[in-house]
Amino acid sequence: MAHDRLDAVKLDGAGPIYDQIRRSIRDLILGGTWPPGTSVPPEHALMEQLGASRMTVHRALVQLAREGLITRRRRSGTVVASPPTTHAMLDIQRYAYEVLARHDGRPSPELALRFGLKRGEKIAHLVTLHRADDRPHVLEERVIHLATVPAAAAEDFARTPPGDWLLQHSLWSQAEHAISAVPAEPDDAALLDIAAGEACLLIERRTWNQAAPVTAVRLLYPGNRHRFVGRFGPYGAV
Amino acid sequence: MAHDRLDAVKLDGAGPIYDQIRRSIRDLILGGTWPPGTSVPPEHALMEQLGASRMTVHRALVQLAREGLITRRRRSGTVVASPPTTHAMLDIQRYAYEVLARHDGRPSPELALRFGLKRGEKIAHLVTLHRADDRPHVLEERVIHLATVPAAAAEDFARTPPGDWLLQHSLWSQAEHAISAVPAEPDDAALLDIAAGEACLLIERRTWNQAAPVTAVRLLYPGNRHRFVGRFGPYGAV
DNA sequence: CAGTGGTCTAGACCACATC
DNA sequence: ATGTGGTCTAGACCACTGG
Repeated sequence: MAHDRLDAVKLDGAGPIYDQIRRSIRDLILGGTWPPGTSVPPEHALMEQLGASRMTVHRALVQLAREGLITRRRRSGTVVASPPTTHAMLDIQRYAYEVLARHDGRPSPELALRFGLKRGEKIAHLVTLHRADDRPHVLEERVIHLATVPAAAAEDFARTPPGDWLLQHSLWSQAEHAISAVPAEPDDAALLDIAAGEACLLIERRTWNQAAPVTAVRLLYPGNRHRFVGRFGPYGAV
Repeated sequence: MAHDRLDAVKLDGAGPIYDQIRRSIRDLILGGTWPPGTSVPPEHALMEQLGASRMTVHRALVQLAREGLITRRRRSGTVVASPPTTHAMLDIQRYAYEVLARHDGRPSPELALRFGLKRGEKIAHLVTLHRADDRPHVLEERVIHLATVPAAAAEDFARTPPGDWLLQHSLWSQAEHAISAVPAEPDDAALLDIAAGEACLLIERRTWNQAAPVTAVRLLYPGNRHRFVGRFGPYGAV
């Protein structure tokens, strides 16, 4: 009920009040206490609960909205946002994917090296191939940290690709991306239906929730069929 | 003098007051009226000049600081920020570069196609090679729009690479990046000292100031020697 | 010390969307 | 009609830091 949600927001005395409010609500969202769609108490309620002025509460909520964690509308109020839709499959007519390999357990030394894992850690290791319009689209090799996402152990990913599934069933607060160009290894080339050594775009992404590692993935896009486009303002900012 | 700078900030009646102030100052910076290092009038002066409350002025300045256009420090005040340093040459011991080709004038049809230029437009077309630690580092092909940056016609780029020069001598408000992996063309491969067909990372960037095109560049990084790393928060935001 | 920005309050009016 | 967020004011106190 709403009273529970109001009580859940707390000040910890560290730093400015607006930032204490922002962090408190952010943690409730990233910690899963407030899943997407949960309605956030209105400003006047938070104001009374916390003994802060409305401008201060407003400031915290505006910042959370700018970070994409909540969406706000007049009259209908503030709700926890849903993660963004994963695929921009605008041009794709047919989409299919299959799990090529899966192994759960402790990582082998070379796997640990490739994904920066600790030795004893329990992980799920998946290799999946995504097809679009009947052509290989991307080869995905992924590690899921089972200590952070235990539910992944019971999921076979037969219907939902691991990336989509993780968006639904886990939370993340930070990610690191690396982009490079690599020649296709013979095995990978065969799967992607290209010549060995052909130029591929490799995107490596690692995500964490707070300090806990969630997943690490290597996405290999064949040839120069793919372009990734971004728009920016001056000095790299929006 | 300070009085001039204060008079230059104006309200246009469109939208919230804080946004009018923000856009007015932003335009003074991006238009070159306030070059980097210019001191921005303090909040109380803007407040009196514009008849706005301090919170409203503050809000505009905070947003400009978040966008990286100004830097603010207590006591010493607010100044227009300098563009970020161009190279992260932390690991690079020796850096060198040379201009391989240059041609000014109207673009050929295929050049117009490659860089998305209009036919009659006057441009400078440059090919330069950058070396780091005595190895080819990146091959740069660039077009500079002389209508937007006329001073580029008189610059030979013998000492300063065009990217650095443009940061000093032009302004931009928006950029579009595209990243892809491509095999090296034979000519490019020879210049980069790699085998033809080897995987290269291609970064294409086009920049504008307001609506005017400034420059377009294709940066070809050899092999998989390079990685581009970025960190992000949830949902792509900071 | 004094000037600057950083934060905060207790109000107020308005715009907007749903009820 | 009413509840919600969006904006704005006129003050206030504080933190920091350069003269």
